[in-house]
Amino acid sequence: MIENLNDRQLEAATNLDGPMLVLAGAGSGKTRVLTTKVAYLLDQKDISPKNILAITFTNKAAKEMKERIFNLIGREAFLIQISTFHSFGLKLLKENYELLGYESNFTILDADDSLTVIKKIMKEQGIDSNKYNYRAIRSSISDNKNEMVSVSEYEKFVYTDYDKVVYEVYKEYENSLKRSNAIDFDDLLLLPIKLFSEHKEVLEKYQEQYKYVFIDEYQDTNKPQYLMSKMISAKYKNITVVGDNDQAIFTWRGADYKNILNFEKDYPDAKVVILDENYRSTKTILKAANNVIKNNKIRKEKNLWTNNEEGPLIKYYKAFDEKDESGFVVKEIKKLIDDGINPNEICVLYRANAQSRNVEEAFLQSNISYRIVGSYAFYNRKEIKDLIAYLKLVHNEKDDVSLLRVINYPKRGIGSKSIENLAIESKNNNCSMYEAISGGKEEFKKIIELLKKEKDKMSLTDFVDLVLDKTGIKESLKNEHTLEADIRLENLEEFKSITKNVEEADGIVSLEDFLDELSLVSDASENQKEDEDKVTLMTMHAVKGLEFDYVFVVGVEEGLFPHLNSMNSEEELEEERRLCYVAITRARKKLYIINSRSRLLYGKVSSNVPSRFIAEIGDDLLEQEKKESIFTKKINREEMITNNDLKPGDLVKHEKYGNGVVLNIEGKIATISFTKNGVKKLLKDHKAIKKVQMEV
DNA sequence: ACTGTTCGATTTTTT
DNA sequence: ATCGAACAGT
Repeated sequence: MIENLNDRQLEAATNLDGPMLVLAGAGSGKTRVLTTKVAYLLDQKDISPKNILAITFTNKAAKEMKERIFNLIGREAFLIQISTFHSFGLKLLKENYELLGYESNFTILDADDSLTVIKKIMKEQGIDSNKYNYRAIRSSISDNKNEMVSVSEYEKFVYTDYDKVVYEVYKEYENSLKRSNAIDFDDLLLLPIKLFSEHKEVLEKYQEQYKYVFIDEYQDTNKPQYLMSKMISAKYKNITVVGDNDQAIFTWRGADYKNILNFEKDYPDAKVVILDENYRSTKTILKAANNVIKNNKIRKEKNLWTNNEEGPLIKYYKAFDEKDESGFVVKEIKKLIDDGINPNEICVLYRANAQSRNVEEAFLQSNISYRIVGSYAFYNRKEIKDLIAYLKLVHNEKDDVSLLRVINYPKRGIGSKSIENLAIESKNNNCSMYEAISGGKEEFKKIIELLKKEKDKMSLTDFVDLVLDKTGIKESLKNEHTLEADIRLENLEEFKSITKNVEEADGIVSLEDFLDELSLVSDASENQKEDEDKVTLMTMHAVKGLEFDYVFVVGVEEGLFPHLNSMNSEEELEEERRLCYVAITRARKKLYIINSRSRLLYGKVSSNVPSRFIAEIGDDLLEQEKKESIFTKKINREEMITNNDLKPGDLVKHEKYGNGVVLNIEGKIATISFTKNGVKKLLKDHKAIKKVQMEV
C-alpha cells in the first residue's frame, strides 16, 4: 500500500506516533497520505479501527475518505469514526445528553431556524428591526458562540446600544433553545467542549478510545474545533493535522488559519512534512493558480510544482449577459460530451448560489443532465421545510420553531393573535408552546398526537405519506390548482423517493436518525444516487477538497468575484483570492473562465468589469474565445450595451461623430477623442453615445 | 380575529 | 422569487 508514494508522502504516512503537521499544497496527494497512513497504522499497530478518529470538513469529503480506506482495507473501514466536526459533535451529544441537561429527542436548528427564533425574540422585546437587522444580530450571536464567549461573559463587553441589543437577544435565545430542547449548529461544537471540561472522566474515556486522531483542512478550524482536536488527543498526542494556509476560505465563519501556523508551538516535538509536488493539474493550470496566489501579502511563501504536461491554455470567454454566459458553457460542455468525456468529470463553479439558476436553465433547455450541490437546492423549498417541520414536531413536541411554522399551515384559523397568546402562555408557565396549547387549538394537537402514535407502526416513507395526508398539506395543495402548487406536490413526491432511497440503503430508518441526517447534510444531492453521469454545479466553497478534469468558473467579475461585500478590507480580499486559488486548482486537465459584461442577478441588471484575478492569471496563459456564437449573429451587439457607466479608456460610437475613445469623465461631462472629428466634450449619458466593446 | 392583497425590501460563502 | 409589513375586507 505504500508503494508509489514519493519520499515525503512516505515519511508522512509511515511515522505513526506523535504529533505531525502535513503542509499539503493543492493536489499534492494529501488524501492519499491520510488514507494510506490510516491503513498502515491498522496494519502495523495492535489497535482496532474503532481507535481511530478522522475529521473532515464536509460530508462529501468524509464519504470519499471512507470509500478510499475501504478500497485499501475492506469492511473494517466502516468501523473508523470518519465524519465532520459537526457530526462527531452530534455523536458525542447523543451519547451524553443527560450530563448536559438535554432530553434524548433534542432538535437541531439550522441557520434559518435560528433566524426564526431571533426574529420572534426581537419582536417580543420590541426591538426595531429597521434599526437592528435580524441577520446581523444572528451573526453577532453566532460569532460570540464561535469565539466561545458565553452570555455572562459577553455582558462584560457590552458598550454600545448595539451590544446591548445583542446581549439581550443572545440571553433569551439561549433560554429559548433550552426550553425547546433544541440546539443550534454552533452548539454541536460547543456542547462537547463543555462536556469535556466539566466531566473529565468522559473526556478520558474518549481519549482512550480515539488513540489516533486525524484532522483534515486544519487551516479552516475555528476555536471550538481547535479545542476539540486538542482535548481529545491530549493523552496520547497522536494527532496528525493536514492543511494548506493558501486554501483558508472560512475565516468569515470564525476559522483561524493561525491554528495551522501555531501547530509547531502547540507541539514543539511535532514532525513537519511539506508536500509541494502537485499530481493533479497541468503546468498551465498550476501556473495560473500560483500567479494568482502570489498577490497575497499575508502569506507563507511556497512553491507548488508539477511534472505533469503543459496542457491546453485556459479558455476565457467574455459574455454579453448571463444568457450568453450559460450558452457558452452549454456549447463547450456539449463539445466535451460529444468527444466522449464523462459528465461526471465536468463541473461548473460560481461564487454565489443564486448564480446556479442561470446555468440550470440553460442545461434544462439543452438536455444536459446535472446535479446541484448546495443549500439553495431542494431542502430549502417552502413545502419541504413545512413537511420537515411537522416531522420535527412529531419527534420533539417542544420544538417551538417547527410549531410556529406549521400551526397555521394549512390554514386552520390560528392567526397572529392566537399565536401571540400562546407564546405568552408558554413564557408564563416556562414550558414549550406545544404544552401551552389549549382551547380552539386542540385540533392541531390532536393531529400531532395521532401522528406520534402511528410513527413506529410503519416505514418512514409511509409515515411521510400519512403526515401529508393527516395535516391536510396534500389536500390544500391539490385544491389550489395552480402550476406552482403542482410543482410543490411533485417536490413532496421527490422527498418520498429520498426517504425510500435511504431506507433501501440503510434498511429500516427511524424518524430520529433520518432527521439527524437531514440537519447535518442539508443537501439533497447527498441522498441522491451518485451513479448517474451528470455535470456537477456548485459554489467554490463547496468544491473544496474535490477535483474534476474540466472546470468552468462563471461570473468572474469584479463585484461578484471578488464579491462586493468582500472588498472592505485587504484581509477579505485575500480570502477571495484564496478562494480563486481553490477554484483553479480543482481542475486536472482544462480550465474555463467566463464572465459577463452585464447580468441579471437578484432581480437587478448590473454591469461589471472582468475580475482582477483574470489579469493576475496573465494573458499568456489565456486563450480568449472569439464571439462566434449564434448569439452574435442574431443581435446587433452595440445595441446590447448601455452607456450608463462610461469610464476613461472606454471605446464609444457616436451617431454623428463616429468612433472615439473616452479620455476623461467629470461629473456628467465626458471628454471624448473621436478618430475623425477630434476631441469633444459631451453629456456622458446622451443617447447618441454608445459604448463599444473593446475586443473583436 | 383571521384572510387576502399589495408593496417594498432583500439575497456571499457552510456545517 | 420570497418574506414580511401594512392595510382593507370578511
